[in-house]
Amino acid sequence: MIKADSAAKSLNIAPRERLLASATELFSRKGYSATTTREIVAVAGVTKPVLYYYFRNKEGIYLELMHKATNKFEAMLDAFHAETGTPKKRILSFCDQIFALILENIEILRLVYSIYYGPHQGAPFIDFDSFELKLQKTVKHLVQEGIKKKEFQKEYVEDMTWAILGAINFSIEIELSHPEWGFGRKGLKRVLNLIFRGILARDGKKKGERK
Amino acid sequence: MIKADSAAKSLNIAPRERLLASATELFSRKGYSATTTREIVAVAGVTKPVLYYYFRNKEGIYLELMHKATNKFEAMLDAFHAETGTPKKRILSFCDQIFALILENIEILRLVYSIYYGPHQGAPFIDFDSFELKLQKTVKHLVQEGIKKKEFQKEYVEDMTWAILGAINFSIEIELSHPEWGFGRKGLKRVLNLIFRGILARDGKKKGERK
DNA sequence: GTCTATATTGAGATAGAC
DNA sequence: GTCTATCTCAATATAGAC
Repeated sequence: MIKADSAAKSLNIAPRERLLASATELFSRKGYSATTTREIVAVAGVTKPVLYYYFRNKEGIYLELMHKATNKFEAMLDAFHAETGTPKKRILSFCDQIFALILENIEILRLVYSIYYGPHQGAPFIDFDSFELKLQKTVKHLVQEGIKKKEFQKEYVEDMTWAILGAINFSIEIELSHPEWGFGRKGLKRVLNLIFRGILARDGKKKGERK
Repeated sequence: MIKADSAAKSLNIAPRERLLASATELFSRKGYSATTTREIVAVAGVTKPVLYYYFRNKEGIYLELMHKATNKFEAMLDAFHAETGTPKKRILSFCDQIFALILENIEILRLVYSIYYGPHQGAPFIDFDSFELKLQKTVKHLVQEGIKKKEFQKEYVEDMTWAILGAINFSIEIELSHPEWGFGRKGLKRVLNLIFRGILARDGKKKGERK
């Protein structure tokens, strides 16, 4: 006989997982401080002591959530090494992968962004900087490769890195504030290509160039 | 005889203004929900009823704060019309003005960003979208001028607009997360110039262009 | 206008039975 | 592991004197 007396329970998922899911949704929508443990357990369809049993307290479930997410992203950054193709293609592919991963985790990312760029909301400290720096390092490395292979102009490594990171960031923010615009991966690709037309060296003529 | 028994009072500013200042600082650093009215009045060096006298409640002081800020920004956008120079210069000047205004109001902007892109934190709704759209419209207009005057490529108006807005946004975010990097107005200008090298039409040779 | 004192609600967290 | 019942404290907000 299947136990299913609440919408949240209907899928028969373990309470611990239901709590993580409801906490993610609520923290993302209302913020860390504005979300109460009462709501979390209510949405998860369990009672309070269950939350305090699996996680030590409100900070505990937040930390668990965040660590799961940051690990996923770090793993993705570490995995990006064996890619082939021209520097430009590699950058496009890299940005696309990052963006796809972000779309899959848009809820948690909304929370991360608001805490990294905004007030901490009383949430326990998490070192988002190390991730940011890793991302930056990866992009910079890809840009330097492009320079080495003469595909990019030889100067302005920093500015190129920043322009690319900026495009990623902005596309994420459109997704956060206006997902209905359908900017998405295609939008990011278009903006990156626009930036490339400035980044790419102009030694030889490029195909498709007019006049 | 001057009354000055607290650091917050020492400048002899009216309680109403002191409350607005302390609320701005606290909302920006801790977030709307995590900031308590107790803290606000404590930092301002007044007692609770003073807050409830001047502003109706916690939401009231928040709304007052926000409306003051958004009015300032709207006014700046409206004021930007009588500028001269080439489209590129006008865009650079516009972005620089925006960025300067933002630096002057970085605290309130941190709060705005976290609420616009992130969870609402239980704060009352404010229509940030109308400002975002106005900003977008202004930039798009400047881009279209550049196209009309043949200074920019004739296609990709949207992408150009987005690339420019992205650069502004990103420079703000660096200011929010890493002000010590000293990215600032110069950084924004450099990145914009990098993007321009892709936006500028390539009909004729530009001065300073090599090879 | 500004204070002291207090009402009231809701938050995080736990004791202890099952 | 999960529940009911409850503790404790801090939050928003106000009454009423000055």
